[in-house]
Amino acid sequence: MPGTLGEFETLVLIALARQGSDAYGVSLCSDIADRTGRDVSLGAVYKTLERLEAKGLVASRIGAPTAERGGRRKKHFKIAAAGERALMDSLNALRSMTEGLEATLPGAKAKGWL
Amino acid sequence: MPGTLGEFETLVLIALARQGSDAYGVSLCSDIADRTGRDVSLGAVYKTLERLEAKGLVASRIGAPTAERGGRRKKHFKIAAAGERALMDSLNALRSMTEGLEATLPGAKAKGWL
DNA sequence: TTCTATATCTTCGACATCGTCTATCTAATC
DNA sequence: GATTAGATAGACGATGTCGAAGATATAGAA
Repeated sequence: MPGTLGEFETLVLIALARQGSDAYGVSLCSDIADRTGRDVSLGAVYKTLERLEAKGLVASRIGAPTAERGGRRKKHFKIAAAGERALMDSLNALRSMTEGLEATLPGAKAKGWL
Repeated sequence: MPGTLGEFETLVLIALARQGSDAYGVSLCSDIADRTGRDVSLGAVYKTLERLEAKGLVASRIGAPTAERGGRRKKHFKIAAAGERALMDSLNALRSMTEGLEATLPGAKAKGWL
């Protein structure tokens, strides 16, 4: 119960792990949307990022202004060591649970469950 | 947003998929606890089962009395078709997100992230 | 037999945390 | 100032979790 990640928190953390330290709200949002096919709202991403940071699982820094049209400076996020640990635990739990699923449920593999 | 499973709901659904139709509160609880190493409370499992059933993702039936010492009759649960679909979607999302993670983060595989 | 004790298993109620949306605010460049 | 990209706020329903209370079966005592 303490330290367990929510579904969306896990997704954000993975996106963060994949994108280097240049990740920021918008890039994370579109990455998740693209890969999962869901339509993710920016607000949801920022709120989650904010909570993740409060828990010390991610760190942020304000980026420099860019040469593009308009826009506020980006806030870059990167996964922290504690975040990597939490993500690892979460994925490991999933892996332990799904391990051997195809044996009990023959259709699992065919259905794309693993 | 509609239809997405929470972290724990996913775990319960997987346990349900693994155990046949004889699954019931206690067996699900200990299965999850054993495999993930977390200490799961029975109440949490039942509440989740209840919500999952309300959403039509699992079905239940009351079992017959057993020849064991004491106890109330078991309530058996089994994953419904809609539940299989939801679980599949959830796992697929995770898979899409983690796919290729080891390329960006070389240590991922070694760390057991996949 | 009937009553109690006891072992299981399930339901309740409350409350913290997470998920999400819509609206609003900032700060860049043109 | 107009416009555009990005970040923050606030609210509220959904989930996660616990601890305690309720129900019901068998075993054994009276």
